Amino acid sequence: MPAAPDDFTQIVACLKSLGLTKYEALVYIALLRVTGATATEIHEISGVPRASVYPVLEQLQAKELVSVSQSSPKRFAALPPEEGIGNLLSCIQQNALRAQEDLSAIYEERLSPEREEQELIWNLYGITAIRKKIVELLAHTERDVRIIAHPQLFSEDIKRALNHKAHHIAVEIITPQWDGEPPGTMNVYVKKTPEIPKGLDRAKDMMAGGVFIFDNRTVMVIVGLGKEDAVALYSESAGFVRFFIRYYDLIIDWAKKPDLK
Amino acid sequence: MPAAPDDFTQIVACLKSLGLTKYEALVYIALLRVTGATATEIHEISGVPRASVYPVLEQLQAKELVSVSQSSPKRFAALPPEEGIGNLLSCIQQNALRAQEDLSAIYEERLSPEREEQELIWNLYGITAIRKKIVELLAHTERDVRIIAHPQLFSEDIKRALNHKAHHIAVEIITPQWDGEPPGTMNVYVKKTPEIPKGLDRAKDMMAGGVFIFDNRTVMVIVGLGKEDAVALYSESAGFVRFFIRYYDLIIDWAKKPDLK
DNA sequence: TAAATGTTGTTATAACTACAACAACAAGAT
DNA sequence: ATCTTGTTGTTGTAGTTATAACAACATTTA
Repeated sequence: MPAAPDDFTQIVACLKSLGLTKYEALVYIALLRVTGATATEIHEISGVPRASVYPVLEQLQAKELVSVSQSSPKRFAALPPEEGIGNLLSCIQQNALRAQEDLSAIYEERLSPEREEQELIWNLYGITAIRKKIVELLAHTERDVRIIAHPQLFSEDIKRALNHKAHHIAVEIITPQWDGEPPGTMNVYVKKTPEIPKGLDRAKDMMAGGVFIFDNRTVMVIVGLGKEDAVALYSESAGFVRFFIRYYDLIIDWAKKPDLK
Repeated sequence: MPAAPDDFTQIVACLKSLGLTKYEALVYIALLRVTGATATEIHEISGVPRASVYPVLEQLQAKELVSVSQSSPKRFAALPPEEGIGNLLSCIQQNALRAQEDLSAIYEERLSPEREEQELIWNLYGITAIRKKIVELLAHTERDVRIIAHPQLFSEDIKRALNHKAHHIAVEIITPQWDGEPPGTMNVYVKKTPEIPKGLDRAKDMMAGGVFIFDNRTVMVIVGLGKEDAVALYSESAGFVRFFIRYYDLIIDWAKKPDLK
């Protein structure tokens, strides 16, 4: 009687991303729970149809996750997960390395059709992708960076890049709160967000994300800081940049005024 | 005109193991070759059907591999491969870690049905799995190890384990050739393979792999050293063990004789 | 013989692949 | 202005492959 689903859905999902199928994952898990088993026992423990167990076990042998006995009926045993998973992962890592090398080569040699890509406004999804882009833009900045942003946005990576850059270029930051070490050579204006300048209704929304101005030339606007629903726009488009510089100037004036309260 | 297949099959295969589909890989590669492109241009560069390009680009955005412009027509650009691939890989690594933790927990708590698994003869496929098993068996050995094996079999891992163990237990090795540092505390008999004892026809075949005897209790026999077609048998079965101990004794007698040539 | 094992098929389902067709839109021509 | 023409983005519909699920049969073991 095929029993005990036991809910390994989480682990199965993880194993799938390592290239296993659902059945392969279930059988492997089942084998880890005992010291050894026949095909039929595996079927009972894992819930995988008995007839499907055989081909699946072949796959797992090929992937070096199980060993087989000579006996009749054959008995199967799982190799320790440290080795099994380690094996799978190192294969993938190897592939990733190869891909990265090959693709980086392609990326460096890429043709630049003489289009004015800089007039475009680009979208970026996902908070990690956004943070990485910020670090990248920061690395190419030559004169100054001006920032209005929610503190959540400043990952360790970004803070490190900022601290590093602050030695060479001007860094100006407006934020409702600054965590961590005192901002050495940077100008950081800490202003509570509740009442940003009058008349700018959408200003508060903006503050939920951030505005980054690099060299007065490239602007990145981030909206939404939820887990993965963050969106960023960035552009070198003149109009786009001008709009946000003006916006920034407005805020900085207000920020520089001494707190009246 | 969709052109230039350009044979990225290798890279595509690598990217597939990172969880991308063929189309996703092709589109990503295509985007890396230019600074930006419209859906139609991507179709032309990559050879992916134009209608398929749109959903594929959505997938890639979700995987944080490309960014999109606001313009009409939309333009797409690839994020640098170091970041893109790095992202994918770190996700997988995270999953692998979680899986390994969960599975190790299961593995430790596994039920031991009181069966005599030790009477079975087990098969193991793949040279890396075999080498790892050897290291594992070595770790649990308490008195002595006796080995007849082809030098190819001794990976760095195994040599290290042997050198380490040699301080506590007796290690005896017969091999036609010994590479690397002189075998400190181990007894190594180097004997050319060509004419092993008389009358044992299959002996030569055996020497193409190896025989490991752990504590006179567990025996592992390896046959075939090809890339991935290596097979090992191991067992604690009394008959199996006795057979190979007798075989070993035969060889060791011959090996200890001074070279007559 | 009966039960369990191992093998071989067939079917279903889902995902990926591939292509055809359509509406919306813009640019240019008459 | 209207009518082409071509492009873009969307939708739908098959073909293909891999996985999933089950049924049936031959073989072994007791």
